[in-house]
Amino acid sequence: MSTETKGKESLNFIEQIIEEDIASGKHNGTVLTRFPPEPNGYLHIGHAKAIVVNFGIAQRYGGKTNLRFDDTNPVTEDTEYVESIKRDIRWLGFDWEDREFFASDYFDQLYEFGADLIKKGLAYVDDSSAEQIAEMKGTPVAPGKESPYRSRTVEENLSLFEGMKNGEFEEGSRVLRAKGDMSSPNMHMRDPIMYRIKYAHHHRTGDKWCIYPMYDFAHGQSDSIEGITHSLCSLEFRHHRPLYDWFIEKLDIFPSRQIEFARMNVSYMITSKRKLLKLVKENYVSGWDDPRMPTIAGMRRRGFPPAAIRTFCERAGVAKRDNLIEIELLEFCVREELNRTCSRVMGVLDPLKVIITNYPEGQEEWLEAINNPEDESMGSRQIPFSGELYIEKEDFMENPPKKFFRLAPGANVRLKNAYIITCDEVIKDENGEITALHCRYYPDSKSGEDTSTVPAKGTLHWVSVPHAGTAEVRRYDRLFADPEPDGHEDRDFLEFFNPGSLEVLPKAYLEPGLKDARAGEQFQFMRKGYFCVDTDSTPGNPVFNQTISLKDSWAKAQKK
RNA sequence: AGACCCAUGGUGUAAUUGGUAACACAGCAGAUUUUGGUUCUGUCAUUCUAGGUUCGAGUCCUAGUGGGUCUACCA
Repeated sequence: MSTETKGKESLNFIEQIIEEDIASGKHNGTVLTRFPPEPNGYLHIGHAKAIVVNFGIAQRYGGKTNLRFDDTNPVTEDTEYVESIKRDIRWLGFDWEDREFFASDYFDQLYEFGADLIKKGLAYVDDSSAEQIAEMKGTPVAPGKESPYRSRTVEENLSLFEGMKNGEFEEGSRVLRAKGDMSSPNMHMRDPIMYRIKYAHHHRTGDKWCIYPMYDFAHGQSDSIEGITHSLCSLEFRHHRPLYDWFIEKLDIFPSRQIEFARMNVSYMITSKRKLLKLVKENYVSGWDDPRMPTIAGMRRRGFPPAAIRTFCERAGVAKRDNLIEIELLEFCVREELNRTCSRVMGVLDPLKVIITNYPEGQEEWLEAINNPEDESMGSRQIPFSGELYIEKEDFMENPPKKFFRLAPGANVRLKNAYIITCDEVIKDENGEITALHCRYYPDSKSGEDTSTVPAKGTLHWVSVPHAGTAEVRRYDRLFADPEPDGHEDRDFLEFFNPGSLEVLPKAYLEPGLKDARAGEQFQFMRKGYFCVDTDSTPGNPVFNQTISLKDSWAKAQKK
């Protein structure tokens, strides 16, 4: 991984804060951030951004990043997700070393914190129902009312809180609340709930607890316990910050600081957990790792390199305003990475047979092909040529438009790494469908030693019929037809589902070397795009995913 | 309705903290090319509006407008 030195030019606002802190000697110049996923779902592109920001910023300032699972709600969380989350973070290229924590590790400490606040007269047990509490809460424009249980004595609160812990009360019958300010314009300061009773099995603490802390009484305290210096989160937690600070101040513990930044939105993608789940549950996609999904697992299977995702998140930047990053930037980063790293190979997705009429019957020859013109060190390989080839159906037109410089009756083209050919005859079946092309080749036009002087404007990819291997190829388009599928109040996001987002080509023809390709391997199919071997591949039946097409300025020009 | 946050090209992020708008993507035009790929060049902005402070404002102040967030025993 490249260590991106930020230099002096252009710091984002978080980096500015950190540099000021370092300059002033705060925390002795230490930087410790954290990535705090809740283990109740799969990571997606939005999490990737949070990961890159948290790990990236710490790295930049010689700091570290903790991984902490925010597992304070046992009814929604599960260990199953812990493993997938860890795998995804590692795959993205980040390492939390031995700093793997769980908010549940702190349940004992958190309970003590709760008791401490009671003793300080800053927390009380409330017997009100959820409905009553909601009603007493007031609204943003109307102050709330204080609970009738607010004035209990410290002793009573302490014993009630202990009773809650010991399972003496029914679920939902009591909560522990902080004594905030029921008339605060900030709803989160109106006696926020710290603990609730839940008789639920926790994925780590089992049945030890029947009371669980709320986010506001777990997250900041966990940060503080770990000595997190900069707790980076998304904008919607802005209103929680006064509470975050209040608990730390009243508890008199390590002063972690919360800093909010805008989460990243990407056009044509959704990141709502609920909506993603719906796509899976209702079989719009094949699973959480469907290559069309914006999940890390999906992007991995699609063939997006982790480095490309990292660069993408970095280029998207960090700020406080709402944003919608164009998916084209992600695509650019993916192509940029793949262009550098992928071997070029030839594969014909939609075949049209070409017979070289003047090529000696039964002859074959092996031609040299450069693996990657961007990287000489990747070397070259030999590919077979014969008198019977496949070319791409779209590379031939019987009545071509003006600037078409592919194959047409009487036209010449260069076959990549091979010879120049001229199309002499179009063979059709009884329905008038083109079944083959009869072409002539120029023996002295061989790539690298061309003395023919035959003019050829275009270059086509091809595959030798007798040597070709076959594969299933899956091509993907955007999952949604709208740049902001969940941005319409009046339309459901599913209305924008793109039914053409998956196209399966059962039989594509590939150069023979691809027979041994292993799952995960990536290639550029010349003139088509980047492809990776899917995990659905079986011996002898490879499956390729199209990660992304090559830019196609000809196709673009045709649309106009 | 209240409180809080935000406002710079089509998109996103910058602007040495008050000194005359930069970078990337996208678009458009062109050059190179045995991938219509890559690469290269050129081109694309009344900094939301109106006032004010200042020699000087994208940066500061005031008002307005627009967008977002907040009223879960979720995180």
